[in-house]
Amino acid sequence: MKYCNVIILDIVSDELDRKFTYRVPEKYLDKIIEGVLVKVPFGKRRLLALVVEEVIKIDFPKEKLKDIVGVVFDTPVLTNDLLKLANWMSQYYLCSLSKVVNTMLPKGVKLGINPAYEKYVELTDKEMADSISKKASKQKNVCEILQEENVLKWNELLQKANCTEAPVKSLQEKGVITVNKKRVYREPISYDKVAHYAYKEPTHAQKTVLKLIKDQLHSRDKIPTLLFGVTGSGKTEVYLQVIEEVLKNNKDTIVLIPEISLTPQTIARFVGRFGDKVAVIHSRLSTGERFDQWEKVLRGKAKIVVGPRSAIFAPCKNLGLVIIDEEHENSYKQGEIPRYHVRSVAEKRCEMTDSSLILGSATPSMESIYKVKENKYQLAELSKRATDATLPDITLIDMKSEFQRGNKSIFSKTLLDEIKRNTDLDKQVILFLNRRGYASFLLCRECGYTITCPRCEVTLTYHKFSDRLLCHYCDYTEPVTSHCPSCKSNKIKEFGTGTQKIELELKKYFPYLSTIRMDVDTTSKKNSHKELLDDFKNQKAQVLIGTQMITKGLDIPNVSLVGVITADTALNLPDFRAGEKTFQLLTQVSGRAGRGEGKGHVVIQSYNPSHYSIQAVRGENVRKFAKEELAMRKKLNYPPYSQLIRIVLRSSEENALENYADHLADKLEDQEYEVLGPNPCPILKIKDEYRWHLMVKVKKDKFINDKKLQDFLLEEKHNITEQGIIRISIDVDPINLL
DNA sequence: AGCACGCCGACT
DNA sequence: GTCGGCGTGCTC
Repeated sequence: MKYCNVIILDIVSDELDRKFTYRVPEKYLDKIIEGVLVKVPFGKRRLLALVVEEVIKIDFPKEKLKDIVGVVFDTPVLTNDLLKLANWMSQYYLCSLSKVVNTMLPKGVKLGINPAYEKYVELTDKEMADSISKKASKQKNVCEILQEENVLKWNELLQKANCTEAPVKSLQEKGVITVNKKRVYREPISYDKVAHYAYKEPTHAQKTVLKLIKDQLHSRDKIPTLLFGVTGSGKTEVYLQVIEEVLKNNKDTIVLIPEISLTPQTIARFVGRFGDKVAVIHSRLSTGERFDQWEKVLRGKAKIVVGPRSAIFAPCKNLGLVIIDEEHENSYKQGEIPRYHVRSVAEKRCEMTDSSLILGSATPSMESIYKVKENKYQLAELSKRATDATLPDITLIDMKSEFQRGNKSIFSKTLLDEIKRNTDLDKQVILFLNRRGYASFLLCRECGYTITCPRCEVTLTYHKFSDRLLCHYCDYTEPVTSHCPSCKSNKIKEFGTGTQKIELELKKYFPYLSTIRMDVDTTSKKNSHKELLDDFKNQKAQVLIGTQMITKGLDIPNVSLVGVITADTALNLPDFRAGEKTFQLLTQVSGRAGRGEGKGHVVIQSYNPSHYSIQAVRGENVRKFAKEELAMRKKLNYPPYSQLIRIVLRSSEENALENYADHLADKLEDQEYEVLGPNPCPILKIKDEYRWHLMVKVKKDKFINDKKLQDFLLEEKHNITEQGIIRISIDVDPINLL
């Protein structure tokens, strides 16, 4: 190619977030193709860029075009299908191609090739700093900040001082401060003698499922498989044996797992079966390690990639299979730009590369169940647990009548009895609390005042460990007070049921029981998650109290009782998926009971136990639940029967925000689009910014082809961003509606 | 983002 | 005048 478009990788700034055209010098004619990394002159600098396409018609003064000055890597860093996929994502999720490409490439691609440096600023000449004249106010300010912090990252300093880099550079020239570049070193990954994970002869059910999936592997018109299997039904062994088959055809596999399940045990199964053919990606890897894993795939040395959401972008040259385990997990949707859902992206990549797709879950998403109904997915079912363990008994407790009977405790009588009975038998108990949003907060019993975050207007959570109040949406924190800021009484005390509170309450009834608590506070340290679980597994405590994080992949045979303190919390969220989330969560939690010998028991406490989402948890009745849930979705025309585009508007100026939200909704309605809202977001304020949102509802799968709507939204975004008061973000197929 | 340009206030 | 701080505009 003679001329090509590139996107800049070094920087992500809105203004540079587009394509630039360069001339290809003669000597690179055979080297430069799509997906190649190059060096380009850009202003006075030389930057790393990615060649994305050939340009034939140039809409830029040809004589002003500059030459590409270097080719950085001996091979394209994005395979052909990935580049196509990037273009599709850019269109589908309405974001720039450079944002997509930047998420596709590991950070280390840039750093590994250009050694990794980070700029640090340090105050070195204190005397001179003090002698800076007052008129250089910005410099003075920068010095003051550095007096406090000593060493700061370059961009953090600019942010803190709220200045451009000019004053900092001046200080550097004067020798008041020094700027150090710190090399980021990468560490190799070790496959540390992972024990071989032996082939297991498939059960009858597994054989049936394997046949269905393998037929798809060799079929011409492939459709994805929804592998529906209850917890412990042996899905992993099915995955492993399908991968074996794919390997035989010399094709590559990508296995996607929610980050939280990427535990050493899970990894050990894949590495234990396939050894160094496996590349593993997880959040604990350093940039360098991540780069190494990525390169292993690019060079064809790894045939299997196991990783979270982002692993769907592994540069496999010969993709044959993608597996999405726990496909219903919300973490498969990226919360930032590009706001992609890995299920949709995987479907597209498989379609482009003629690969098979397996979606595994015990509680599939409504999206996937609906596709089975439409015959767009095939259903493969593993109904029985692979081991002989049977499904647990589930008791639903109505907390309203419990309260009416005079039980004001957070534990129902049944749950207390069960805790006693099970621990008396030397069995272990898990107590589950829905989310930390329901942890304790300070409430004045005199006047009802609660302490909220001054920036986000949400209730601050009380953390006993640090004895401070904490905001869960920003990093705001303040000390506890003994007197109510509103009425000055001393009746302001912690209230609510956090994991700590449950632990304390439990001690009142059973002072002799030892407990382990798992939540964000106790697991923030590296490895503490695993350590706590190991302790529990080794029966160092009889009761495990935890939030969400204990629901996944926990397999402890001695647990015979699971208690859910309040099932309602998720149900009450202002979200049309609340029922689905509640059902999935409760089913997952229930699956933790009775994984060894003997029947497990689950006690679910709820203020609304007749709700179908809670009722259907009995017997893990996914079909029953799906029937009711889909009927509701259809009636209200929610996904999967329609497609939503959520538009979030943020501003510190409430009036301007509300006016613009109304204006935008009107404009959309004028064009005959169905609009929900505008409304204030359920979380009205985050980090000093008010938030409003509105939802555009289109016919399912129609947004990608609705150029008119896409252009309108991009145009609006452009115009409103230029004014600088309101910020706008667009989320196609949103999961989070808060 | 980061580079240079150029305006403008302060000081020889 | 002229020096330096710091905002502004541009990058194929």
